Amino acid sequence: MGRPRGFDETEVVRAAAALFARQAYDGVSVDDLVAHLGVHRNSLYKTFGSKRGLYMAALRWHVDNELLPLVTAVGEAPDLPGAARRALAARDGGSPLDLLLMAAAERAPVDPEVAAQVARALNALEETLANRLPGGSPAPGLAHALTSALLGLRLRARTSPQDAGTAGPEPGAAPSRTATSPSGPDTVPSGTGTASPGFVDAEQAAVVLASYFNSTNTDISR
Amino acid sequence: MGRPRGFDETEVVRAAAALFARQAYDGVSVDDLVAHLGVHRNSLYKTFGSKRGLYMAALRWHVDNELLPLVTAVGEAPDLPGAARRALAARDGGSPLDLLLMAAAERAPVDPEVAAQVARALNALEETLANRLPGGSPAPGLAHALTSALLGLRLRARTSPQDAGTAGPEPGAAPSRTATSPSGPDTVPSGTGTASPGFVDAEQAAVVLASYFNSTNTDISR
DNA sequence: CGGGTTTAGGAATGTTCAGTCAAGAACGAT
DNA sequence: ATCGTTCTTGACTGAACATTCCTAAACCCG
Repeated sequence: MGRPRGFDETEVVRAAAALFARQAYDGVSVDDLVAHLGVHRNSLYKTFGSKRGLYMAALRWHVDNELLPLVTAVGEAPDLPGAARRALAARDGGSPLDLLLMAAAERAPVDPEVAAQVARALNALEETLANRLPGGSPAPGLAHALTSALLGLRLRARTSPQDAGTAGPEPGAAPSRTATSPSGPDTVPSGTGTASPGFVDAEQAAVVLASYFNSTNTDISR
Repeated sequence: MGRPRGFDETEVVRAAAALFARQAYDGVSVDDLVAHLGVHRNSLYKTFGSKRGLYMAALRWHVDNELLPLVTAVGEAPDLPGAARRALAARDGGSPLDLLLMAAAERAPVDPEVAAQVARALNALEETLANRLPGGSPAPGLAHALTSALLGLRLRARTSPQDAGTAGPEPGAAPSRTATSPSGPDTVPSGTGTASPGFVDAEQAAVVLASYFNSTNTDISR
């Protein structure tokens, strides 16, 4: 009974997750959501209650349908470096870790429900990594450290200008504004890109790190 | 000539950095800054030009006067685990890494100048760690991975409810609102705290990880 | 003491934000 | 067909936001 939905709820949640992953919670306005999701304001509020409601739905969905499957794939990797590579795999300049990353940095400290979802995903990954470590469970903190390392590597990969994931080269084409240092309504200059002295790929760094703890010895140790 | 400043610019920058470290850029309003810094609106705008101007000043100051000295201290640690411990040391529930963390997650992807400062700090830390690794420079990605691991460990430490750094226990005393799931102006429930199955301290995990790469062998290897 | 200059203070600006309202449109059931 | 229910639509609301204006105060120099 009643008029049928004009949108696919799962599709909306997935698109919202993508937006929140790229721009964080505070970086996405309800207007942005309305514009990119093709759903009008009231439908969002009727369905999810609030911006935070949609965010939580997106986060939960992402943990259940992206992150936990990823963790499973990580657990089924042939060796630890392979597991690391799977964990950091990125398509279209985005990684499944991105939403988790932003949630952990921005929302978890002030929102216990977000913290719970973040913990759920991270603990699953940590447990899976612990099982792939040499001789059962060596030191209790090691899996924790490796999990955090993956997170940190993805964080650092996102740090470069634009978004630019692990994807191919993107020629520097910024919108280029004509703002001088102070004054003017809060804009951001365009140039000033800085590359690392010896550029290191996140995936490759993770593989190097993982190879030190591999039971199936993938020899990279000098 | 002219009326003298009623505030210490360095003090203001330091306080602003602390605020931005705890609540991120978008989480701090100019009103918040005015309230916590004891400086009035116009003085902030006269001195720093914009909210972003103040943020950049705070970030630069923090890199120069907190992070780079920390990197030096890390470089002078007796061994690699000691270096890791110094890097993650936290006082008053806050770490010098916090501002860097938030900058990297929230601002660096959309603000090249922020990205440059983040890169400056991270590259310094990475270089310092590389010099403490066994046999000169083993694999190029290892220092990169360890740097990212420290970042990720701090990120994860911040994830728990409240802010709570490495500081002592804080009984769960949240304001407790009476909001039900949807509706009501976008509030956040209070309960729902989730601890890790086997709780691991960030510092201790970093030490475990670092001990695997120590030249001065601090034996913790299973 | 009186110009010149710089800061302080408080009130205002226009914009953007999350969230709401009231009317209409599309369906199942009767 | 008509009723009740559910979804859609676009305009609307009040609060919060970053930024600016204007007037008064405090200082240095002559």
